[in-house]
Amino acid sequence: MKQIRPTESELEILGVLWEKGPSTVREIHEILSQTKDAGYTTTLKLMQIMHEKELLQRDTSSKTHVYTAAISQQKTQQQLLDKMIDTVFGGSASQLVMQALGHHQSSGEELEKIRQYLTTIEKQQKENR
Amino acid sequence: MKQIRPTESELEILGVLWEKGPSTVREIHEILSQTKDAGYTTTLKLMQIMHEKELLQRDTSSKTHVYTAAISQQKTQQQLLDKMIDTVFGGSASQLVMQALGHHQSSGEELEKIRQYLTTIEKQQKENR
DNA sequence: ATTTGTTTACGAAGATATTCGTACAACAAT
DNA sequence: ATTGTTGTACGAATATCTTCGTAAACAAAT
Repeated sequence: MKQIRPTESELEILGVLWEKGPSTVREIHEILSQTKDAGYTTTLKLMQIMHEKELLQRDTSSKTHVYTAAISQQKTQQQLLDKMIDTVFGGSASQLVMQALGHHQSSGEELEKIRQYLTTIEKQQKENR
Repeated sequence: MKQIRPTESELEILGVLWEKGPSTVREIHEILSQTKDAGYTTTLKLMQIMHEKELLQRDTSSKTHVYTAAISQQKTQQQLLDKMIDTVFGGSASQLVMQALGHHQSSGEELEKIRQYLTTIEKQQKENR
């Protein structure tokens, strides 16, 4: 499998694209500059490089180019999770799960969803025995 | 709170130290070289730098220095998780949890632990109402 | 047509991370 | 004492990431 390793800044840009869908450099930059402090051309350059690396696709049909994430959020999540579990959580996914649940406020609704999900997994495990 | 930002290589070293406890450069290097391809002095240099950054402590009383992680696994986990949830999972911890559970084989025992943990959290939420 | 504002392209500087060669110190075995 | 082994210190090369200045293309407004 092809290992993708977006940098920190690249992840921020991907995050916006995943949430808002296809966007221009300006739109991305507007959002990023709310929490971060970088010039417009910095964002532009980053996105151009990401396009070279094939992390982003772009539509150049009009003067103002429109960028799209070229890697899925799911796949990226999985890959980063795997690495994190491996190096930081000593290989234990459930360790990570508990740490995540402990610190972040999750609504009762969300907790219920997770509980159901656990049941599904357990059922699967029994079937595959 | 002081933000700690170990690099990728630094995390690998920390990972070993967390698991095995205080270790020499050679011991770390032996383990890392199983999965990675770097010279001994590279590992040494990295650990020296980490010591300067105060990511590691070291005991220089004998010729062969012994290194210890100076930041806790817990705290590091939390910090990396927070950032990851924020940028990659659109702020949803439970999204991360389900993704983690879905792909990693967790034993029934571990799943049971998580279930209990859910109960604990739900109880806490009720009390704090 | 000229000015003004917005955009891309490009190059290069600055910052940070990674890698390793070389020198030198400590020590053990001969 | 000499030799071989193992360790640390240090500097420098390389790679990678981040930042931004400047120029050129283009369109809209005057």
